[in-house]
Amino acid sequence: MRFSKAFIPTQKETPADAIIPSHQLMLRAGLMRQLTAGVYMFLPLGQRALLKAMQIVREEMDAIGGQEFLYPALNPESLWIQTGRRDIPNFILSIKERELVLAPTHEEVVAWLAAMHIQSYKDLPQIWYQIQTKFRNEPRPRSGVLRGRQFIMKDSYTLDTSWEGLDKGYDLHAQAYRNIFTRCGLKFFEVGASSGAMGGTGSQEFMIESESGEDAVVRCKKCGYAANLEIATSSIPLAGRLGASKPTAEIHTPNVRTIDELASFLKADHTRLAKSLVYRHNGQPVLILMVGNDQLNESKLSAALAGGEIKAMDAQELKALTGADAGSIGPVGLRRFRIIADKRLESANNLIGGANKNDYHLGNIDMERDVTLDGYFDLRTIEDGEPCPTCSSPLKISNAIELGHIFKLGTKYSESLNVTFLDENGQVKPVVMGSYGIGIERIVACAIEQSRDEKGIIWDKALAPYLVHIIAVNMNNKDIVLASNQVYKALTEASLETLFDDRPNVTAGFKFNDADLLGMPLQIIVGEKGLRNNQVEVKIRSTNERKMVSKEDLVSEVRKLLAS
RNA sequence: CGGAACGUAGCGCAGCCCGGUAGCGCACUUGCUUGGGGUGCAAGGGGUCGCGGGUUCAAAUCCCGCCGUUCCGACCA
Repeated sequence: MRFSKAFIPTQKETPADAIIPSHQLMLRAGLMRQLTAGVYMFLPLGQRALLKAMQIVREEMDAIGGQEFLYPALNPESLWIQTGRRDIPNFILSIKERELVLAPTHEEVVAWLAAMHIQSYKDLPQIWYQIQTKFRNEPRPRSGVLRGRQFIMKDSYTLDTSWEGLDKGYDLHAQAYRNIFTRCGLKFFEVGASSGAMGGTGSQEFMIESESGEDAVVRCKKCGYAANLEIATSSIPLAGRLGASKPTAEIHTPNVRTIDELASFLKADHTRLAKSLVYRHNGQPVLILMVGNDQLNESKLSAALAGGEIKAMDAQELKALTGADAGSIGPVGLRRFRIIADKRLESANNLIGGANKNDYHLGNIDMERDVTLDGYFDLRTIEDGEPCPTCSSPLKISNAIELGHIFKLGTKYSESLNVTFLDENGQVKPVVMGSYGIGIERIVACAIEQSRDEKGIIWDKALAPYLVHIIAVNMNNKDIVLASNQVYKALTEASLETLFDDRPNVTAGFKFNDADLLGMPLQIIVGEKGLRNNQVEVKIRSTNERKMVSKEDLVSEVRKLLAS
């Protein structure tokens, strides 16, 4: 491609709305432009990178026996009502004029198709995938392409006769994903994850570590334990039983509101304090007991309550319901509340909690004796440095970007959409499904997050829009024009994707800076100095290494450098 | 959905407090210049000051409403 004829709107200045490096560089290098919040258009350079990512994904999906489909983005609303996902908050965007919705993912459509055509165990297993635009009603798009209202996703679905079959399809995907991200040049890791609104029994995420990430992940350096903070656990000690249980007693605690105030007022250890949090689950009041200052993890709470709508109760509502303020609520003698507790409180005694009476706390609470409990659940958010649940080494929490997510769905969708087959014995059984996603734009954005410098992008050759970037230093010099055109012709004929900066009246420095910003793996600088010896200069973007190469040897030298 | 900020030329911003000529840098056009790290000089083009209403002789500027965008939080398949 000749730069003089190309649409590559580079910008020297950083757009004010872009905060994270990949977003800034994708705009500055002319890869994309924002149309409206969470919606981007890809320009030719960006589109080339996306296509490369898609091609890698496609090859690896085909390699595990995947068959490529193209499902419709427009779906009948009724399909989503059937699975109960129409009303998930902030999920679906809909069409005003018809009873249609824009698909946020395609389990429903896949299940619909399978219900129609999968009849027998002989039709299974299947791996169906597509690369398609998804739409979601993101309340808050951000970080450029990392969280948009419209994005391209590779989504695949396995259909199996059994859970063992699902495990196989799941493992195939995990390996395919490792291949994909490795080929894209990404430094990634895997974590156990929450399956959230997708439902199902197990899931893993493929992440890259990044300050810009909106997920928090927990990892153990020593044993390799890795989990999303949403589900991560630690082997922090239980509160446990401390001596013999004493009779409960009210303690006057004037103006004590927070756990820290309570701890210092009573000179008590945090592990003896039972914090009460109040929520509504599907409208019903729930009291949640936590140790001291442990933070409630709402993902875990949602899992413990088996889904449904969860909302923290506000102070007014609480007062109306119990007659006490938030700092004084406790588990003993509280009516109309379902009570659950964090596992750390299991069988604990001699605890101090709210007395359901302002300015009073209740001492010597025994979980076994005094609390009518619906069960203990893991509900706390772990903190940096806590002991690993498997090897007790200190855990480390960091931010990460989710590139891919794989789910064992099971029969959730096949049951609600009646996807069944006849097994060897003529028995009707539900198809066992898995669902697997990769964000295509995220691959590109993560590649840039991981590989860049103060000058611009440093593309891996796997995703680079072009492999080679020729800079004709001075288009007023006939020798340079001639030589650079020869070089461009030779590389193009050798099927090496080449961008040729042939812009007249653009100074050398300007071209160098644009080339560094665009970040193609190799730059070939055609200038007077080299031509005197019939040579051109090859610069490796990633290392800034330069070498003079004769025009005759250039194609083979470029091939060699790209192969290494 | 809570909190905050911003909206003036393609981009980055000043002007607004204290009402009266719309400005700077980059980019763009033309000419000359330069030609190995965003050359220099000169002359130009480009704006319903987000939209609507109000106050006023007069509104980018003051007031009200709306819309949009971003950031923090909530949410996030």
